[in-house]
Amino acid sequence: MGRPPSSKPTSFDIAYLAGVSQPTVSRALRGSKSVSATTRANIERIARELNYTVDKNASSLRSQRTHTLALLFFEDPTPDESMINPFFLSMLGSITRQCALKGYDLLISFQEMQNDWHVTYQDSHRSDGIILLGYGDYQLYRAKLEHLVEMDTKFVRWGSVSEDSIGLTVGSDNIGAGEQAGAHLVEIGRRRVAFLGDASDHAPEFQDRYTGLCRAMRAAGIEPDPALQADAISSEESGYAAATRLLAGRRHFDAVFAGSDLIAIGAMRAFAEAGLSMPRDVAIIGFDDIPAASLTSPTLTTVMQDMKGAGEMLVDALLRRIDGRDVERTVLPARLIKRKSTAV
Amino acid sequence: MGRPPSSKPTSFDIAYLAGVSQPTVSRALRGSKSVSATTRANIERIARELNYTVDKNASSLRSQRTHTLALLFFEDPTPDESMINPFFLSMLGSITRQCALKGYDLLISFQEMQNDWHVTYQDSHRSDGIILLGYGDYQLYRAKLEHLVEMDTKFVRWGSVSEDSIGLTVGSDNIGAGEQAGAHLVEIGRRRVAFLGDASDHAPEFQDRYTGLCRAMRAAGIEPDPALQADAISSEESGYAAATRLLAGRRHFDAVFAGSDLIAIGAMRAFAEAGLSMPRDVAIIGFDDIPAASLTSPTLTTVMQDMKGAGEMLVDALLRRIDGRDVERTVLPARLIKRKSTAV
DNA sequence: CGCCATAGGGTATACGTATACGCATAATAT
DNA sequence: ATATTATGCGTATACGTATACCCTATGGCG
Repeated sequence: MGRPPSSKPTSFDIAYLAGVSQPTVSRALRGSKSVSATTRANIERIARELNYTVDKNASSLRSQRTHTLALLFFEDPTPDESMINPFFLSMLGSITRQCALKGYDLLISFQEMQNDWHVTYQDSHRSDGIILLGYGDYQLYRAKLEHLVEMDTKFVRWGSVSEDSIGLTVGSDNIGAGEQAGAHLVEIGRRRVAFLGDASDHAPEFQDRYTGLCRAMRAAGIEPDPALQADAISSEESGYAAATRLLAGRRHFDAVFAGSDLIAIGAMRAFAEAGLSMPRDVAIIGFDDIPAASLTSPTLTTVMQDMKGAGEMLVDALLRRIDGRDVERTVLPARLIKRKSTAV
Repeated sequence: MGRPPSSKPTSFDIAYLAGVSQPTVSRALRGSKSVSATTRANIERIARELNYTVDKNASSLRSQRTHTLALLFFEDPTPDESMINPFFLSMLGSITRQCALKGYDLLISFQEMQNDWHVTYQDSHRSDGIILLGYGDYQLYRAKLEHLVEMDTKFVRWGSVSEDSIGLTVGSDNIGAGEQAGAHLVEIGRRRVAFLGDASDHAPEFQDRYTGLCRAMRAAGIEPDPALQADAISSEESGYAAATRLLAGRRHFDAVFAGSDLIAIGAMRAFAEAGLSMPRDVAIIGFDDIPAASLTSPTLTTVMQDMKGAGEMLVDALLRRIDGRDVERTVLPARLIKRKSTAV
């Protein structure tokens, strides 16, 4: 029963030194209760002395569990290679930390929409589950998600929770946040509020934010003007373009609610160039509270999402899903951060 | 020789259907030349039809190669959990893309300085090599790096290349960049240039930038005043604090070169509060060209590093190192981006 | 005092792939 | 025609762990 220790220690080496069999070492280190306290302590001591680590590949191969999650970013089809949406980057921090806390490794990848994620990450046993992040065209996304469900791939998605979600979704209370933004604008006396962002079912999150805005306005007795909505994806250029179109429309507006901070920043540039004063001529609210939001002039009122909670929820929900426990969709609160762009 | 196909296809299933042995399948799919073209084509076709993927764990276990790299961030000991240095985040993009290009997966983790990386990532066969990112106290770092070298852990590090580097280092030409910054400030007529950033050997990159600055000033016949250097780590708060100390020093200065954009942004806040006009009273240059640098008022002149090249070099150098080929240290060019904060 | 339950741990084996080795057959050389 | 070398592929096995199953000793119980 045994062979002498060699270079990189294996469970056999530990077993040899502890005078037990290899399976006992495995059991001891994995916390099985069918090993005596003294034996376990001895094994743990030896393992520590030898700097022994369980071989991840062997362990995963045998147990069919990788203890690894895959994080997939989907980017808007921007030709600019380097830019990542700062909002998702800030989520990265909490996701990695939560993974570490739960003893999971994290694989990360940027994906094109067309690739076969389940094949790459689940079938090849690279990860136990997938976290999907990214604003993108939801209608393009949709078929992929259905495929994932069909393949019984374990995944969570960050997005709009209120829609008829496919798979497991975690997201902010976009409607409620939109209401807060709308109420604030009404409160400071604005009645002609524009919305910058795609409000169709291609972008359910923006749609929800717009819905919240409209709801708040109607609650104040104001009927939102559909002509004051301009499509935009979440980028500065797109925000600039949308604001420019809005200005060209020559329809009066005194406030703007942007689907994201990037859009808001682009719009502010357009307004500044048009000689508009903010917030006097036009008040602005963004969404995401990216670091840049406190650097614009005027500083940008925006909606802060619970990033820490988001990362934790995404990871926890996915792990529960992997364990076969049932998981309900989760909505996280969002909070309006008032800055100079709405200070009258 | 064979057994009928089952649920998730293995190389045995492919072999059965192709009428060959399992090893032949392995050889065919890995591109061994000792398998005929027709056999290979047949095997590839069947594999595609069955959506077969090589099991990562089994493959790694047998070959002792994971085709995975680990990316470790080291953070300054900031109690603020969520903030990641935006500069390193922007490098993330090019690293992931380069990894994907080379057929490597990427594990990501935020690390505390004290943990045993080599044990976690190399000895447990999670990855073939490690990429280290992070400004941090180099002297604390040092012992760890030496340990890694001793353990023959494969790693690359982003940092100052000019110091007596431990292990394999890739970095920007910090001295050259500092010279560019200094020359530009001299050119616009500034003679009393302060430096914000730790200039000791605890922060070799900042030290190099300062060295470059001094070199440029001396080249213009100006002797830099050591009293105009104030320590700071790369954060906005630290920059604010350093600028405040500088002001309290009551020693005249007409320009500031900050070790990083975050420091510069913090300093600008301090100067604005002190009623100084920028760039009239004080010109400012940052480092990194983070997205926020074009949003400050005035917009920030800064040094842009070659992020795309950086990611590629880090990955390529590490892969060469893993393959046992010898690698020379690499210095990447950096370029001064002139904006309003130095426009006179 | 015999019986059974339980604790503790050993034996055997599976996970799916990659590679050393050997053995045919075919191609080439002598 | 025989020796020689490729070519193409099968056989056997190793990678290091986890788990199903089995066995022994001990103690409790009637």
